[in-house]
Amino acid sequence: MSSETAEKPKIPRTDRGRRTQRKLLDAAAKEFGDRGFHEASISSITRRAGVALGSFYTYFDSKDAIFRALVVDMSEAVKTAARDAIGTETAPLAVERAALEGFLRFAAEHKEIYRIIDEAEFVDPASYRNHYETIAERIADRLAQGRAAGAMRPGLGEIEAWALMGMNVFLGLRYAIWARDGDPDAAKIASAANALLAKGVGK
Amino acid sequence: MSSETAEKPKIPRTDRGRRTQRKLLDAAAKEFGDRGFHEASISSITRRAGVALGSFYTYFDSKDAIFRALVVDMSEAVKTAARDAIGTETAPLAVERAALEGFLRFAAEHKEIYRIIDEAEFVDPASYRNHYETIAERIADRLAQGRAAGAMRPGLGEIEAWALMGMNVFLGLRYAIWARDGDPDAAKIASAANALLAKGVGK
DNA sequence: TTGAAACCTGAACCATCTTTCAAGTTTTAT
DNA sequence: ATAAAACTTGAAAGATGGTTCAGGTTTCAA
Repeated sequence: MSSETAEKPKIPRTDRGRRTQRKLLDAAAKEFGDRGFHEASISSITRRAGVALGSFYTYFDSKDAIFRALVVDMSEAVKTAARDAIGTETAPLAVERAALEGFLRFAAEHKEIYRIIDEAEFVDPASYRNHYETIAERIADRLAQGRAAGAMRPGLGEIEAWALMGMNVFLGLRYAIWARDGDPDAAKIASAANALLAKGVGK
Repeated sequence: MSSETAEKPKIPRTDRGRRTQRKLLDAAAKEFGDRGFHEASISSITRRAGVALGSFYTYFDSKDAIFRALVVDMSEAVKTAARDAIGTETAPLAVERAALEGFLRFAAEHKEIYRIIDEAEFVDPASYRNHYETIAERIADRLAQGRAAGAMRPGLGEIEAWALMGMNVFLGLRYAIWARDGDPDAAKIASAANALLAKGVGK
């Protein structure tokens, strides 16, 4: 809650300790994903982890602290997923298509991650902001590269990066998190978004 | 919390009652906007409203109930703002530009509304979903009109509507809610987004 | 082997609200 | 004018669940 959180490491010193801390982190991901931050309870987390209630405080200072740790972890995971999906693509538009398709698949497989990052807006605003600002910067870099490669027009900057990111996030919300029967698959969605990106809605 | 919320109207029968209910709603908008749903307290809401704690339950069944009432109100307000901003525009691309510019200005003036709707994802998921689905439908309708008017290409549908909505929402987050000194103004942002929409990023 | 450090345990503490309620006040309608 | 209905009040009941703690167990290093 407070901004001057001491943020003591609380690093386990033995293997047993590291195992327990990991069990808590994994259990917390499920618990927060299933019930959201405020509905989640420490006792339920420790129950899922198969650990006594008191042990929680050996590894985390508070409910907030474990949530923050989780957000950092998962923000990393999302970025890694996008990077991996890009793989060896080099053509600027193909890169964007691959990144979106990878993101959509990843979101569908990890709905809890999506939800936890979203809820960070309220529980840990600094991390939330940092998450999106970092991604926006990466996108802006890719746009600059696209321009340098002669595949994209000049004048693309932060505004376009945020627009593109928002597009991707909302397509993930609608087609990965809120997927319905009969929805187009990730490849189709990425194609449609890519066409929009390439030529807009004009004739 | 439960899905079968009785949802009793609790409509005031006198002027005094209507005044008090409105005071509570206004105070709640501020309180939820400032502190978020879970940090907010009923006693703080009644204190802001200048009303006794117990009076709250004359008008609302629970903390959840007043939040839900607020989300519905504000979802309406956002849509009205966009519609008003469109005004008399008729050219499809000009309509989108006006809608975004209006939304950006509205968001900057009403940061609490933005936050309350976002938090509905966790407190009142049904309303949250309904909010975005309704907006997406409107955008899809506008795209269809653009096509009919011959100003937009064929093949624009739900996917493009969600993409466009995501674009607008994230531009609002970055440039209205997280505005920084030196940021471009709403007109500039709407222009850049409109160019993206019109011709994409290609050369 | 042995002492210290690390780790584990779960009952109890405690702080924080939401919600209820019985009693008083104001408004409305007759 | 008067009684019923609507509204107001704030103390206290009730629930929840985060956090602490004193005592026990396991691991590590010498």
